[in-house]
Formats: sequence, C-alpha cells, structure tokens
Amino acid sequence: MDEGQVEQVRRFNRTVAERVGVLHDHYLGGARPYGQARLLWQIGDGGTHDVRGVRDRLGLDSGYVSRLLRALERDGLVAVEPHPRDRRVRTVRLTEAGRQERALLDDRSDALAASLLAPLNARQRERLTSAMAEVGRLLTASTVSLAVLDPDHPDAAHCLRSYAAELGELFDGGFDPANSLLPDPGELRAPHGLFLVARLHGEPVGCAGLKLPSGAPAEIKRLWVCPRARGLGLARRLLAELEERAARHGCDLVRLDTNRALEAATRLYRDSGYTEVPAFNDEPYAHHWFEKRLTPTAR
Amino acid sequence: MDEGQVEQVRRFNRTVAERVGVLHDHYLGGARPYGQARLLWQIGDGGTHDVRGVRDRLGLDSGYVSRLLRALERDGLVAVEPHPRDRRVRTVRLTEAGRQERALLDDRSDALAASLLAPLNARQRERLTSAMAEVGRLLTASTVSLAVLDPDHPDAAHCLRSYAAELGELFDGGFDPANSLLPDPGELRAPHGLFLVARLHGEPVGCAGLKLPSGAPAEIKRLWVCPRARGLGLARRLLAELEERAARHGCDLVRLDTNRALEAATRLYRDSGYTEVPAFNDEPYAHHWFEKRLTPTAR
DNA sequence: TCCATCCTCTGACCTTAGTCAGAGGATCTC
DNA sequence: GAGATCCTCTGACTAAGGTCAGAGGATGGA
Repeated sequence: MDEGQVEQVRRFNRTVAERVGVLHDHYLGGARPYGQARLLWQIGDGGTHDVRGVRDRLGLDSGYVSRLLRALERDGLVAVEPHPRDRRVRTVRLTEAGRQERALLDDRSDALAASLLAPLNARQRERLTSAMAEVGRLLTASTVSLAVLDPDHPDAAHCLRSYAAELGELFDGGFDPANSLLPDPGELRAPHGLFLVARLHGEPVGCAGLKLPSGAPAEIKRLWVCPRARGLGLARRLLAELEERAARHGCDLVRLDTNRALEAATRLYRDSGYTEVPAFNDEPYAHHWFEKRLTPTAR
Repeated sequence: MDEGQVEQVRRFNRTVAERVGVLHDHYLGGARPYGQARLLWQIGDGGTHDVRGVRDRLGLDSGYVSRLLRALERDGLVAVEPHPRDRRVRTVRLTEAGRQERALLDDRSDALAASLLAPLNARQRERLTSAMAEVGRLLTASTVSLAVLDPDHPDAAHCLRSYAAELGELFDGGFDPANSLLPDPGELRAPHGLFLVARLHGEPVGCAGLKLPSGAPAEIKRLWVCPRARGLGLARRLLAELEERAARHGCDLVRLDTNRALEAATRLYRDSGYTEVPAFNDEPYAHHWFEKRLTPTAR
C-alpha cells in the first residue's frame, strides 16, 4: 500500500470528520438526543419492526434501547406492541407524530447537505457530487467482507437460492440446479473445496465456490453478486480471492464454465486473464469454458 | 440547487459518517478519551503553545480544557508552564511520553486509513484516493466564508499587507501601495465601496475590494488569494460576489486593471467574461484594463 | 408439567463531554 | 497605586451514552 494514499485518506478523514461528522451529529440531533434520533431513523416509515432486529442493526445494548424506546413512547412518537405470534418479542412502529418527527430529521439532513453545496458554483457542485458518489461507492466496496462459510449456512444458502433464481430468469428454458453438474453444493466444503460469501452490513451480497479435486485443476462455481451490490468490483474481488486460495493450495490451473447469457461474467473472465478452451466437462448449461494459469505463491 | 445533488450529498454523509466517522472517533480515541486525544493532537509536536490559542482553535470552554490538561499532566504527557513574559497566560508542550502517545494516535490513524484501502485493488485505491482529494478540496472550498469587513479590521489589513508583499516580489521593480492609485484602502468602505474578506477556519485567506463611485462604473481592486488557499475557486467566488453586489447596487458595468505579471488573474478575468479595453486610468502598475457588462438583478 | 431458554425491562452504576459562576493571581492603564 | 481587565482554575452541575446484573413473563421441548 502506497504511503501517499494512506496520507490522502487520513487527510480526507480529518476534513470530513470536521465538516460532515460534527455537523451531522449536532445538526441532525437538534432537539432530540442523537441516540433517539438514530433509533427513530432506523425504525423508519415502512410499517412494523421487531425491536430485536432494529437493535441488532444499530448494535446497541438491549437495556439502552428499551430506555430510548420508552422516551420516544413518552413523546408519542412510536408505538410498541407485543409480537402477535410470539409475545416475548416486541414490535415497534412510528405513530403519525413519529413520522412527522422523522420527516423533520429528513429536512435537517437536506439543510445540512444544502449548506455544503451553497457556497459552490454549478461546476464545483457537479464535481463535488460526482466525487462523493465515487467515494461512497468505493467505501461501500471496502466495507464488504469475505468469509468462508459452509454451503449450508443460512447466508450461503440464501446466495445459492438467489443465484439459481436469477439464472432461472436469464437462461432460455430456465435453470434447475439438479440438472447441472454439482447438484449438491455440499461438495464445496473442505477438504474438497470451499465456499466464499461476501457480506455488506451483515447481509449476504455475493458468493463464489471453489472445487479443489486432488490431482486436477481447481474449478470455480456459483460466482454470483446480488444486483444491488453490483458496480463495486465485488465479482472481481471474489474471483481474485479464489485464485489466491487455489494457488496457496498448490493449484497452477483454474477452470470454469459459463452460459452465453452471462455476458458481464464472460467479459470479467476475459479481462481477468482467462482464455477460452474446449469443453472440459459436459455441463448442460455451459456455452463457454475458460482456464487461467496461476503463478504459484509462496507457502 | 438540484435535488439529486442534495440527495447525493446526504447519501455520502450517511456512508461516510458510518464508515469513517464512527471508526474515526472510537479507533482514534483508543484508550484515551476523545477529548484528551483531540487536545493532545492539537498541541502537536512543534514546541510550546499558548493554552488560549489551542483552546480557541478547538472551540472549547476554558474550564473544560483546564481539566483535560490536568488529566494529561497527571499521565505525564504534557508540561504546562506560565508564559515567560505574561504570567497570566499558560503555555503547554508535549513531554517525551506525550510525543510517543501522539505518535501512537498517528499509527492508529494510519491503521484506519489502511483498513479502508486494504480490501480494494490497485485501480480502486487509485480512484478512491483521487476522489477523496477532490471531495476534500471542494469541502474545504465550501467551508470558506465571505464577510464584508472594514479595511482596517486586522484580518483585512493582514490580507492587504500580504497582497502588497506578494506584488512586491512579483513585479519588476517591486510594488509600493503609496505609488498606486487607491493608496488608502479606506476608500473601500461604505458608502464609497466595500471590502470582502474570505476566511477559512477563522484565518483570513483572501480578499477583494469594490469601489462604487456614484455615477461611474464600479471598480474591482486588491483581489488576492493566499497561496495555500489556491485551487479552491476562491478568486472566482470573490469576483462573482463583488459583481453581484455591484449589480444590486445598480451598476451595469464593472472595471478593473491588472499587471502582466499576474497571468492567472488575467486568465480568470477573460474566463469570467471580461473584455480588454483601453486604459481607463493611469495606474502606474497596470498593463491590462478590463470591463464586464452586468445584467441587472432584481431589487 | 416442568425446566431451560428467549426476550424485554428495570435499577444501579459509570464515563464523557460539557456549561456556568465565581475566585484569585497577573498585568495594563490611568 | 488603584481599578479594570485578562487569564486560568475550581467546584458544582447537567445530559447523554452506555454497561451490567438480574427480574419476570412467554415459549418450546422432554
């Protein structure tokens, strides 16, 4: 990592923490303490939520949230009720007054944004917002974490289901995992392979599997990125991670197959140094087969 | 102001407050409470500082700072001593242990920056840091405030001195305000004119004067931007502000003169719609004369 | 039916980050 | 030399954010 880049990021953190961070907290809070405002925001407008879910998303102590909720309730902003089917769980929703209060936070947030733009001319605003979009996108990308999970883990299963559902829509004649090679994703667990899941704020947003047959080339399967997490370079990152793990495992060749409907994927493979080769398996859904030679890594 | 832009800024604030802001505070703080860490940072390494100056820069209450200093002193990180010449004032400097602690904050800050860059590939890092630089520059630009000051105000006088000093270096044969037209900047006060000072974090970083002779075109004088505040579009902003004020005052023509050594300024005037005209005064330091027709504003 | 578990709430407690009103010493101005 | 002014410090106080250890009701499984 380049030292100048680290210094640049630090400078950015200082500027932004000062200009945005401070304002963000002490503007947005306004009359309401920041904790309450945060909670109000998180409860949002869309109907009823489990208290537990909200709490987990904010990462707060249960006692603390309980107290915050009581304060909001006292001001008539939220209604807390037991869950209809499990009366241990409590649910919370905004009242009309709560929705108004939240809209007020919205306005404050707009005012803050506007106060940043106001002193700038049109061209500067244009440049600022597009640079902000870029920073936001890349910071989001850097927030995504990769983890090796068992293919039966709920997050992994969610990705595999989404993968199959999406292919079902894209392929002529649909997609049925049972007809494809690797009908059982259980093969993608140690020692015969591994399964990687990408998560953003705890939500699974992508996956990729690697088969590591002994004495044969490694094979990449089930590479998928959730539609709303596209444009973050995530597929490329998953691919690079699998290649590195394959290389560390001693593989010097990695292969994969893909369907002609998956144009972006095919482009990614070509860009990443894969070359098209004759069919090396009889996957019924595949139209293209690729391979890439790996440079062995230390260890 | 474009609604999409406001929304973009808000989205940015959310992402950044989450990813940078939170980490910033709770990483950087570490063992030391954030207030102490901030103070430690501000005292910095460069020798001895007046407590008052440090306090003003952080915008904190004197009692609060006193307490923070005592805590730092207890931990042996700073030494507080009376000012040698005015024993009401106290000065503060880091001890060796304080310098080490501050270096530790530095490392934490680096670690935070590195943790943002780590998950990205080389191209993404490149793009992130340059977008951050752009955002930082433009947010800094939007932090600059303009104020009408009396030319005798210390901040205004500082700008005028710097202006003269810089011209003195740039012009063949130096620059002596007494030889120029408008030897007395006092003419740049109401009702005969006005003087605008740009400030960044309270420090004066630029200025521009406007003469408003009754029945004659307005005239722009003493436009200057401090070297370390260049590249923020500040000269352009000062110019636009003066033009707007002139137009509101009823002027439909604004004029100015400039020296050939000031190439960037000359370029700015041309870009901003000024056209070169024959000399309209006998300013000894001028080589170019410009004018611009204003479109009258409402009111 | 009973016990373990889950979820929420309450009370007690702690640290930070401030604010405010003087007290008290040092300096400046007349 | 006497105020007025300046600067720092102290004590008293407040609010927010948060943690921890149970209490107590609801549910699920043996």
